[in-house]
Amino acid sequence: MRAMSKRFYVTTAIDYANGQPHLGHAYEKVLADVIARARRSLGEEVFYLTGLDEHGQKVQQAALAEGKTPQAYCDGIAATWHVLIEKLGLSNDDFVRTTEPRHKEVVQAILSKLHADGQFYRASHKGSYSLGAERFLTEKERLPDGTFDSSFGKVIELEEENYYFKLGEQQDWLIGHIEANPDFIAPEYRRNEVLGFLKNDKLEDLCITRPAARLNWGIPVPFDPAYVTYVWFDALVNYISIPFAHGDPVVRKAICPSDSPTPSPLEAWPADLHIIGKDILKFHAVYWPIMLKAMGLALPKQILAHGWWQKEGEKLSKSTGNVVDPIQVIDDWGLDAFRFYLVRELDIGPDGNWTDAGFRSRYQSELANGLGNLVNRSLSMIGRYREGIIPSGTHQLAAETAEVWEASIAAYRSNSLQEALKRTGAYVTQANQYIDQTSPFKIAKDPARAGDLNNILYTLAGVCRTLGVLLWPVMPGTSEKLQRQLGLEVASGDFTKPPAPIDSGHRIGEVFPLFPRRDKPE
RNA sequence: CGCGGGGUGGAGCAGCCUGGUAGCUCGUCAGGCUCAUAACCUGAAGGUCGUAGGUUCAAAUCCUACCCCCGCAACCA
Repeated sequence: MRAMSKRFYVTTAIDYANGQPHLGHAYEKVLADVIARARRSLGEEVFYLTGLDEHGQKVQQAALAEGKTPQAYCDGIAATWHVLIEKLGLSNDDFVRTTEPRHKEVVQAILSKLHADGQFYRASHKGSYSLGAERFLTEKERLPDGTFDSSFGKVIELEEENYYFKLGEQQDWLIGHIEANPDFIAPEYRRNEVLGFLKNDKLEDLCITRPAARLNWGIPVPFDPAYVTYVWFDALVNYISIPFAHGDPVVRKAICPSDSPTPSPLEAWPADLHIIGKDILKFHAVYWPIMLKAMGLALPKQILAHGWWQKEGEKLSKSTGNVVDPIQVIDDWGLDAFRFYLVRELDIGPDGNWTDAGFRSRYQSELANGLGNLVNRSLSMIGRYREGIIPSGTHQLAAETAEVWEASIAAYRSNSLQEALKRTGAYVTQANQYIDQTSPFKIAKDPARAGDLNNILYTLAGVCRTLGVLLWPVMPGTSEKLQRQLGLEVASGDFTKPPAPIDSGHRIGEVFPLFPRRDKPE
């Protein structure tokens, strides 16, 4: 029996269930998937979690607008999301919906525990309340003349009681933690941003409820039926509610110490990586750690904030139709080309710009003319000159191969996914140069140089095999096709040891272009 | 003084933290090759690194001021 061990636990933010999936959703999930696959290749056991945040005002409204119950509405969104996950080829190990009993139970257990611990208090807040937006407006939203924008509808002065979580006066230890753990928030400039915020602003206590009278689509607060919990103690909790549901001993001990242990529990917490968009950094880097500390749980190892995509230099916007439909792109260009572009075009952190011309260009030059053509010409020559049988020989690019192997794996290990692809891209170029310099197609005409030709073909087969392994996290489908063309048994990536050389006498499979060229029509 | 991102050859970017020949991809032009998906390889042209000061032997890189662009109300990673 296999020994239990701590998984590499990676999460995405859970998406808010009030619209259709778009490029941003797909991007974050693909990043997490590539990292999850890279970690599996590195020999680690992984738990990859993504899901949906289904409570709240806007979901309730969206459901109402479609004449559905909120639950029925969410079920529809969830079905759409499952289609997306299928299309993206994600390898997630679970999918959380915050309306599931397994999540709600944990939320309520945490609320009860923290309430008993005296972490909450009840207080009243008085302010300008928008009947249209159904929320309190902030002073920043006030127009110069003191009124509010007409889009908020009627604004009234309202006083309301709610529960608050003691967040204030927690910033000192958090600053200390961030300073002591340089990798806690990545990239570094985001870390600086959070530190700046914590050092310059006083944290206010966090309002964690809404009166059920005005918002009933939420998880009831166990100690006061007049309230439902608001986003923080609902959405963020998914990161631990699902491990809890799988019996994670660390989480169970913190939340329900009296529970008896589960037979074969998932060991996930603390999370190794929360992948999020830059917009919700504060929630994850400030609120969430303080919540965890209050619960007696360790903090996640790293919060990685990615940037936002634009389309053709303009903001993505449903209202103006400036969108990228991931499913449409995948149907048109193939899944691996889509995944490749997302990872190759944009480093994790900065904002990026999706352009159709850029996508086409990368597809054509890097995938079709680069990788695809290299594999095709290599295997074609093995077919043409050696009847598809790998000859015996020596690997003449052994040094280059060892180098790209080490560098790519180091890049994957540090979540530098773009760097990993740059390395393999450079390796493709080296191999093309090698073919040009050694000219196997000339040597093939001279029977006396059969040995030289054998070495070249043997080398190229090795190069192709290495590429197949290194590209697996980003392009699992392409990796499979490549392995099949090499006549190998299809396997997922394995970074624990360099791929074995292909035995002489091995017969390659059927050769076909990995990425067909797509020249512009017209 | 609101916050953040950015201004580098035709296009898109890296380099800036840890000053010292300005690099990459695409495009253009010329040449080579013919195994391959009209693919591949080689070479060339093309840049006052937003502006003005300052520090320095030396600034794209550090400092100051200024100009310009894009996000930061809503759908939204």
